[in-house]
Amino acid sequence: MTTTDKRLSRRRAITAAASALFSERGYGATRMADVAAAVGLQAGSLYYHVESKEALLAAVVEERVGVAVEMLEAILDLDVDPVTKIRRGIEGHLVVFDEHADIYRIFLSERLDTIAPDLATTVDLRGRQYEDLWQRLVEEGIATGVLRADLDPWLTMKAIVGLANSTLFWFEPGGRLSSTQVAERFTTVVLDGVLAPA
Amino acid sequence: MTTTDKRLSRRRAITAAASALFSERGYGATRMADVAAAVGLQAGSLYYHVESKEALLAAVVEERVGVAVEMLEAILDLDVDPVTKIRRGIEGHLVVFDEHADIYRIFLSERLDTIAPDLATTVDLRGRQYEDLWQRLVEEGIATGVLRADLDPWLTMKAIVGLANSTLFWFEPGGRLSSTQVAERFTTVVLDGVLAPA
Amino acid sequence: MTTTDKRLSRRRAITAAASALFSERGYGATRMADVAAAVGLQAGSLYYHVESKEALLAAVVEERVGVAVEMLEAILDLDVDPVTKIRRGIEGHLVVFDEHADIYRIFLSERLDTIAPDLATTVDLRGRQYEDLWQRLVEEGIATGVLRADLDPWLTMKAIVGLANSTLFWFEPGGRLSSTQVAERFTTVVLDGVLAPA
Amino acid sequence: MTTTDKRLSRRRAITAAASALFSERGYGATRMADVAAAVGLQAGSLYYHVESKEALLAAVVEERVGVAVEMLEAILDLDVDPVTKIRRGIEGHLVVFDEHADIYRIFLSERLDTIAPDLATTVDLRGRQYEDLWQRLVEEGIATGVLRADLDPWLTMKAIVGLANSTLFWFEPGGRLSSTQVAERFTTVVLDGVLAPA
DNA sequence: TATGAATGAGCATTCATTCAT
DNA sequence: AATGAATGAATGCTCATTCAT
Repeated sequence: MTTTDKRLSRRRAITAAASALFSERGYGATRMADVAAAVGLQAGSLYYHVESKEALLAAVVEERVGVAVEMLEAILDLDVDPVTKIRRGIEGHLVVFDEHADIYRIFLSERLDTIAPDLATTVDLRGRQYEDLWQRLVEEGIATGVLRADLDPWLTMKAIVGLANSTLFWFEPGGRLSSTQVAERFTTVVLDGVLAPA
Repeated sequence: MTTTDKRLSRRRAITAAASALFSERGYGATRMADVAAAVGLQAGSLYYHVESKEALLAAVVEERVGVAVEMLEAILDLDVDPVTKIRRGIEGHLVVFDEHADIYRIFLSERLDTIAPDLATTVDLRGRQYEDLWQRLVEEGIATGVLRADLDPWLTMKAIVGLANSTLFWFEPGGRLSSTQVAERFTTVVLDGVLAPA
Repeated sequence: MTTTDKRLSRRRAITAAASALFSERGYGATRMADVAAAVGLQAGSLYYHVESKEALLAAVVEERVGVAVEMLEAILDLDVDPVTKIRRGIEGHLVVFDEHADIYRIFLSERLDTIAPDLATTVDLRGRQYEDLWQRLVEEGIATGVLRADLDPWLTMKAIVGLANSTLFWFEPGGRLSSTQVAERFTTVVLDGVLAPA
Repeated sequence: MTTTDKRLSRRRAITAAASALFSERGYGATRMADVAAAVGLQAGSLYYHVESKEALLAAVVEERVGVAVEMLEAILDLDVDPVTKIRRGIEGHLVVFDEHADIYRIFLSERLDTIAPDLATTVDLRGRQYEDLWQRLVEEGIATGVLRADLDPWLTMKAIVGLANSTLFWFEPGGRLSSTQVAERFTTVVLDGVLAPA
């Protein structure tokens, strides 16, 4: 392992620890000393790897901010019908959450604009990209006739994304249902509704 | 206006200001001086009306913690079919959010257990009560045959509540859609799904 | 009762309350609100009767600062032998303490010079007067030949006064021994010592 | 000097400074900034070495709380007659006061139970131990016949300890009399009394 | 006189950050 | 690279005191 590698792995350990702690306790309640302790360092030593607490948050965020967008872009590029894309999109959403719960919890819970306006802008941008993709998908569904014509595409997107996001508050990996199973059933609700067929 | 009235109105002004600030900036980022300034006082003067910052949060929270539960209880007591109750319940949820956005934003965003464990317990309890009511409603719907028999009542409840909660992150009063309109369309999604009828 | 009388009795009640509280909890730990509450008033109302907390302490102190000196002066003026005067002096000391424990506890425990230099000067002066009287008494005893000739008058005075003062830390009225009984036995120790006669 | 040594010496400097300041001005009147300044630090820096102001007081107190008891225990263990033990005990008392005046002044002047109940308990316990030792010594003297049989052991102990304690209020090292000289003469008063022999 | 309400100075404590070693 | 030590700004809270009513 080269010197650079060591440096990198140390840095990765730090952002990982920070990610977990920011997610668990919140950015404000996490002290640099906590992050340091989590990787076996003293608070001061952190500053050889990170410029500031804010920069640490930025590093954490930027590391993963694009995951969901990339996932959804890949699905939109598939050569399948819109309904399948929706199905896959919701599943992807929950899988991404499952794998990167820390970061997405930070996105949703932290008041980034108070902490670091620039970062908030970046995140907002990505969020909007993500929503745009979903909205496009809904519009495609409506255009193709597989989704109801009377749908408000934007609001429908908000419903789908909001529903998927809400799992962040309660989903526990290793519980009764896997993220895939939750995705499947939530997809059913969204696609077919809960009413018994007439 | 009696002396007591003055006192009360002052106190109400303070909790209102705190509610707004806690909601906007977060509990941690709100200084007592901010709250004081919002009602035209010095920081120290607040303590004539409130015992501590934590007590202020508690006051804010306890003032409204029961609203949603009471609303839903009233609806469950109505002599109407389950579907109507669901429709009314979602509408009620969004109206309550619209009227008490501050507090519910605090419930969802603030790590209450870090700040005040007792308060967190109270809020959790209310949250569970609320979810229990919704779950009962879903079960009633299934039992009556108006909702699909293959639904997982708990997960369905999570879907409904999660969908409704998600509006907290984007709904703006006075925007294109009223909370009632959003409720109506979200209800349609939940009940009928988004697929075009076959 | 005239208006002036009322005023005076109110003021006396306040100094009495302050005296007790300053003695019990200490000057620093006693809040004006405590004093006020003890006489059924609000903190602010105290300022119609007392200029400041410091002035209140001064009032408390000045009210009684001379008691011990006067007591001892009266004894010195008696036409009795020095030993009897010593006996009566110690008894008087303990009786004064018993009756005005509050104030003397303040004299002994409070760092008056930190709080109010002027007051400290007054109290010091009185203390020195008191010690001077005792020292004169000891000298009289030595001169008369009833006290040992090899005594250091000043140090002997310090011993007598110190011994008497020390009761302030433990004597409880209504206990096994009355202040007079304690005085009697302490006097015996001072006069005859504790050794068994040879 | 090792790192640990430096840390320790710094900590000792802090407790020493605190000891002096608490003793001089009183605990309440001493600000953490004062203690810090006394060792050339900023107030905040103190917290790298000490947990809190209260903990600082505890450190100061616990560092020395046992000195007097140990001194007296050592004397009681000597194979000498009770009178010599009393003589040595009083001398030891004054020497300990001379060397640790700060702490014993704190014990006597500070209302520890108001500040830190636990600490007060510890100190009380030690005080009672000390008094018990003295009382045992007096009882030994009475039993051996060297002290008068009519003495009340407890009260006699109170007299001896009270007399010795009283020096704390006036004794100044480097003055006309050394602590040993004061001890010697106080001992004479206690043992033989001040009356001229008949 | 008495009160309710407000003030403002003072203080302990926390924590991100710096820096000599 | 890492550490121990220190900094200093920030902030919640207390309390004597003031004053309009």
